[in-house]
Amino acid sequence: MARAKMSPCPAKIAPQLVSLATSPPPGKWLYEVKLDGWRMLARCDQVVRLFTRNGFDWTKRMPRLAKELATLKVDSAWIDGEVIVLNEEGLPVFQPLQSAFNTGKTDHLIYFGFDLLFLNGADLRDLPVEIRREQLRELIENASLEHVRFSETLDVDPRHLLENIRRLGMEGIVGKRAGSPYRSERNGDWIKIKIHHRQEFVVVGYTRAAAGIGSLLIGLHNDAGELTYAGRVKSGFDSRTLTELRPRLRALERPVTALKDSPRFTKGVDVAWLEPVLVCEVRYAEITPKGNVRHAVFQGMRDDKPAAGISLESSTPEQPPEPRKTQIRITHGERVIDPSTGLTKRQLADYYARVGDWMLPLLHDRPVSLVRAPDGIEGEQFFQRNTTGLAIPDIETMHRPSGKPAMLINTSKALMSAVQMSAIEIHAWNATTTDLSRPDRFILDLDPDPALPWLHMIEATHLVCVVLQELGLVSFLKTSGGKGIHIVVPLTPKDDWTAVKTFSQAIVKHIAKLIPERFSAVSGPKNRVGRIFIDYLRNSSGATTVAAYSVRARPGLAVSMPIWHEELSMLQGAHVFTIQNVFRRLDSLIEDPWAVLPNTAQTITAQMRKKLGIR
DNA sequence: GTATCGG
DNA sequence: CCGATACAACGCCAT
DNA sequence: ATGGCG
Ligand SMILES: [Mn+2]
Ligand SMILES: [Mn+2]
Repeated sequence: MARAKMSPCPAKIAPQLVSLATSPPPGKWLYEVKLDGWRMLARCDQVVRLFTRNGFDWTKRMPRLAKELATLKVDSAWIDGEVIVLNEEGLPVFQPLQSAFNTGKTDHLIYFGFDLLFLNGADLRDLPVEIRREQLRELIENASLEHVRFSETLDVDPRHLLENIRRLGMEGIVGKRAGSPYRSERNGDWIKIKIHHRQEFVVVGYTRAAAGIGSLLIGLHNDAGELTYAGRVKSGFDSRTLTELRPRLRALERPVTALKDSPRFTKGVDVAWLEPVLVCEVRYAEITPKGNVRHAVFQGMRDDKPAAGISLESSTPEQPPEPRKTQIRITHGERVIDPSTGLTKRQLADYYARVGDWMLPLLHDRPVSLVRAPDGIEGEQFFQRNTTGLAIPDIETMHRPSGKPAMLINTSKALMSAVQMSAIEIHAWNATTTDLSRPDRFILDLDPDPALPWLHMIEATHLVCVVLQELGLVSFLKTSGGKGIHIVVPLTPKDDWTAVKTFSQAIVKHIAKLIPERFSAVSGPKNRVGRIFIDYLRNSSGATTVAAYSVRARPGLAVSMPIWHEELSMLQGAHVFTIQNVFRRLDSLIEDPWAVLPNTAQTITAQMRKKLGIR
């Protein structure tokens, strides 16, 4: 067995990550309750520091926890755990955790430690997880702190694990492979097993019962686009839902099933088939090999979702293939394009060649415009949105609603061609060629009076994000590369440009009314003196906003950089990432701040509009 | 930065 | 052949 | 109708 090594406590440690599993794997595993909170690593030596899973220092946001941890009887230690909020029943709840950080009221947070990486100068990471956890348990139990607890190993028979957990009302479990060391990576030694899965299904029929509706029959589209049977949902309905649903289903009845594979029912079951247009959300325990849900519970109708796109959500999204890079000859590489720094066209080309892996997925099938500067950023610049005239190698053209030919940059070759053609900035649409009339995101572009202190921008961004969050919208952030911040809200394409712009404007009006001394909802420079104009006009058809990872054609060659919400408060400005320092950041990022943006399924709902008082 | 035109 | 020259957006909003 | 804006 490995012995602990004596070594100095590292300043930072990246967390070990969990893999998703569908059932308990063979072999010996230690199981704990899956805590639905925020991962947090604590370094305790002279002072206590709390770090998020992405390595940001959040000590200041949890002073109470830091203070308690400081009373641990250790010279030094690194603890891995999860910060959560418990409700009255002692169960973890996620929503109140978010609002705790938003309001700064974090004194009631509980820190559940589950691993000990260093103790008093000894590196425990090569020791078996059982040993590390035993030491942590002793440490925490001896201290008996009010808000710091140990995440106990579950004492249950693995064969009955899932049922037991389900009975306890937990959302899932985390397993650690017995004997495994601690590694700052995702290596399969840590797994999570979710008890419940949730996703949307197409309503393809129902069974009639005394109450009108006995159960819903649901289906999914397979890879070939065919609608296949996915089982019956018998529980989770309240009487109001049933009353509302009955006439809707009645109106959609059809004599034969729309399913490719019609299931057989035992005699006496009265089945009514439906046009496959309604979508409902269902929680379920598992999907059988035949593709039927088990323990399905109705969660509600999803009237905002079109039935056509509903298929099984994969637990392991497939990896995109390596982009093949074709070389484009860059001429005049020695030419200085930014006299303020001496940066050359070669350095710009190197940047775009290297950032392509991050940038190109976000540009895929999205019409773009270019800011070109043949004589450098101090020379004359022009904006190009069409491909009229000369072709740029590998840049595809496609016809937009107006009939004009728009440009697409889908490959590294196309990107490098643009650079050779003296492009510096790349701006993108808020829709893709899949449907150019339905935006797949909207952007709130925070434009400050240039004289405003940066702190105002941080506070403003945070406030807008809280408003979005309260509406139920997930947002993503990037620096503009100039003075402001861009807030990106991904959408499942549904509403048209007018509807999305009107909605984004309603958000801006709401905020400007809330805090008129900080925000303006009206464009024009004199409307934002001393304030921030939240520019919703980027959400018109044909409008573009500078793309993530685009360089800006201004002194310093700053880059528009995706950031985490959690690093906003420590950000020093919107221009701090430049082509000179950007890879120090990207290479050291544990995870892409926008990793889940493409998987974010959300639409503007009637409820959101109601909250904003429109339509 | 490139394509085309006229001297 | 080579140097000169043309060309590379456009819609929305405030006033 | 015009100018600013991105
Ligand atoms: Mn801006
Ligand atoms: Mn703007």
